[in-house]
Amino acid sequence: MTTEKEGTLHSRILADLERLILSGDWPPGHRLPFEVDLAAQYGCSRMTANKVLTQLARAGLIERRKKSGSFVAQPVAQAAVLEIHDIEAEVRSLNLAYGYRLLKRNILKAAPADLAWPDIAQDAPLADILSLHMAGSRPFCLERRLINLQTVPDAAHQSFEETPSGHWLISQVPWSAAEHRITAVSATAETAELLDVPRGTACLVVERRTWSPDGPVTLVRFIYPGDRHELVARFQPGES
Amino acid sequence: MTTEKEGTLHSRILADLERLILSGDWPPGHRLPFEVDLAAQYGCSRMTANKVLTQLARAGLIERRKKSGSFVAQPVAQAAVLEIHDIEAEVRSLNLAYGYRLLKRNILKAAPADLAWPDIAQDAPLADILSLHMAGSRPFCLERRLINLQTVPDAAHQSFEETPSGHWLISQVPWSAAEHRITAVSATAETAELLDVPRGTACLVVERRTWSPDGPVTLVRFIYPGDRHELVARFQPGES
DNA sequence: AAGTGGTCTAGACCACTAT
DNA sequence: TAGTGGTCTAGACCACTTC
Repeated sequence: MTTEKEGTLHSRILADLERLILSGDWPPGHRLPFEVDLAAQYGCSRMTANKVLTQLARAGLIERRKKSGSFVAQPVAQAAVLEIHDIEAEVRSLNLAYGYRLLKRNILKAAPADLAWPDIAQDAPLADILSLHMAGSRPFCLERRLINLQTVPDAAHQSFEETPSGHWLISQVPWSAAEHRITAVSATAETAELLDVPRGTACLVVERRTWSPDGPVTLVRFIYPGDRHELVARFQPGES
Repeated sequence: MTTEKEGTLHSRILADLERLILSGDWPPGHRLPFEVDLAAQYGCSRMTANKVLTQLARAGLIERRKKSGSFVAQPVAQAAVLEIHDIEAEVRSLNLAYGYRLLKRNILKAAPADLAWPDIAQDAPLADILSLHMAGSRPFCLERRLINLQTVPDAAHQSFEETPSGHWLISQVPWSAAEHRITAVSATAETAELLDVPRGTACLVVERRTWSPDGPVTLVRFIYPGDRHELVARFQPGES
């Protein structure tokens, strides 16, 4: 119970619980204290405890079940912004077979020249992974990923030959903040060859940076053939 | 006071107020009843009224000011998904002069062959507007817009020679739902000429469909040179 | 059947700010 | 300085769900 002195009571409780969840101390599936117990712990009324838990539930961090209690939810961070990026699920939703191929994997002692990552030091140790996601027999998406080994040291010992690094990462780093950058580029010769499209084809580039409470985690760049992909984001005001 | 019988008390009040705001009956800037008055109107406690107004504020539909009251907010629907699309603000934020040029404007009696709009009937009357947004002396973004004249009949009498249709629309249709589609294409000959880029340049295409409570409002397609534009979306779990 | 979350109340005190 | 939103309480009843 850290209970700093800033802010309102329920925002302090909220911050405490968020930290416990985001840090992984309370992993997905962990049961939170009941409302009455939480109220007793913090010496507040049940209404205040309820407000905190309701807010956590609305933010998607916990799931509440009557008679059972409140539980830390499974991480689905990026889905909330753009409903993409579980590439396997995306491919399968098109009724195509999903395939994964590791193309390259290096351990670097400094940031590569061709992919800037402003969040971390120039000499930070990194894993550098290039892989290809397939839909049926056709290339679907080219993935280039840097992983910060200071934040996720175990990544150095993973080969990523069978498991996409994204899947492995999400099991390691339970929750995170993310930022997406979306732009369009013409396929370079190398990209075109790997994606099996004509050189110069317009491609959609999605770059995502991810943070955990411990620091920057990963920078990943997805390149999709523009004619084979579309991002969709919906918005309804007032749904909160 | 519609006060249907479904759901909880505060969700009924919420639905009432949402309808008044989304329909435009309470336009942006309109002052809502004070918490005490709202509580009296619905015969509930102030806590319940507060919960409703707090929720509306968090959803961005209203803005609350101490001592003054609560006011319907300016519509900023699309900003909540991707922080773009007030192109003028975007250009000015780059410290460039903003310019606008109307290229074409037609009234159609049916959907055009080259731009599908699945939400509306094939023979719906439409305004079809092509315009160019400039940053300094260079083209910044090409805009092609269809407006549903059944939902927004006044658009038929607007020339859009001086005012971008987006600005005018937002003043007419107070709130809306939106859906974005983002993809990449190679510039066609016509697009390349208008944007002053080489033919075949990778371009970022953002297509937005907008609805009001009365029905589909507009379909707009923005085409940006890929090297001159980038979409950014941030996400922090737990911020609600 | 018991325990949990969901909701609501009537009242209170405080902080901020527009007047 | 008075009015408004922001927050909190102690208690209550209900509905649902698992035990």
